[in-house]
Amino acid sequence: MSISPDLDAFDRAILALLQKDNAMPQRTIGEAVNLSAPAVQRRIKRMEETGIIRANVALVDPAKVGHPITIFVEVEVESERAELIDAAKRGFAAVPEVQQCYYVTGEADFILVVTVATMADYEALTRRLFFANNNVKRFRTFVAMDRVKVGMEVPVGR
Amino acid sequence: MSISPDLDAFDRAILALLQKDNAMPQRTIGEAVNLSAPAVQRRIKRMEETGIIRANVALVDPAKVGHPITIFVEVEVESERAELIDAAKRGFAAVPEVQQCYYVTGEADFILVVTVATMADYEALTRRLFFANNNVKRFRTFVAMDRVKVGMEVPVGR
DNA sequence: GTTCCAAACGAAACAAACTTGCATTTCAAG
DNA sequence: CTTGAAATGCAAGTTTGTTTCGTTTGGAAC
Repeated sequence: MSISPDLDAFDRAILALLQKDNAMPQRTIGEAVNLSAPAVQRRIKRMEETGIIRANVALVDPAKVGHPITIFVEVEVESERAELIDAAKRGFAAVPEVQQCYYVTGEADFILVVTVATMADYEALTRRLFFANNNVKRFRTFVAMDRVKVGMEVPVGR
Repeated sequence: MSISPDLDAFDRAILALLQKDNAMPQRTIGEAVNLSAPAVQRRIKRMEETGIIRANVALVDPAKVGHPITIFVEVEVESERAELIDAAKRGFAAVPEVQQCYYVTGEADFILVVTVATMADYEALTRRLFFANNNVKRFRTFVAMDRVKVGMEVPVGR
């Protein structure tokens, strides 16, 4: 990846705020971190250009848009041949219900975070994604009873 | 939670856009969904008030702010007594490095997503969080080699 | 079918926020 | 002490967000 010019205390303070609320006016941010609004704006722009800020998005409550069920899936594959792994990555990533997908070490090869409306939908998904895939050896399902903490926030403290 | 007035096609279209980029001007959104800017603005405000939109945040690249390692942890507890579970939830949620925490059914009780700078940091974290906690029976670690798909996006299509 | 009401809409005026230009400051290197 | 690159703050200019207001739409009651 591109080199990341190291962040100073201002950048980190700004990032900490933006990760909680990126609708906050730059003037307000400026007051919070002791900088003028244009200075804040230039720093944000730079961090967006360098990819430190990957995106600006709205977080929606899954339950309120008809996806009350969150499920973790550990997937174990038959073969770890590179092209098969890549195919699996692309296949998982292409599914909207697969919110997150990680290729991991340990007793599983992939871990997926899935969001669905009903268990019937999940069952249908497993059929499409796992049973219909020769390279999937087995998978284990964990249904979330409580989403204790969710988000994508990364600590930036010093 | 509060009842969610069902969303129409406009709301869903707006949500789909905002989940990808909430910095997009309301005028542009309006053109995309065939609505005036004020109409878009009113719908967004309503969805924020009803909690459909939980937050507006910036997504930062963990690697570029010094947290190149993402780890999944399955935690199994000794006792599932309600107050102990609640204590565990609060304990995990309070840790900045614990980016996500779910209370789940299945062969584990909790699944955590952890982000750290080094494996030494993770080792220190396990000591604080698991070994020092009498109620943690065992835990299993999965280190992410590839963050194939990340985010909090929820499908809103119809 | 008509009336009525509530909800949502768009156009335009208005307010707030973002963005740019520019002179100044800062700070490290020479 | 001087210099130059980088960052800053102020103020003007531009874009975007927000409110107002009159109109339209879609039902429900009659």
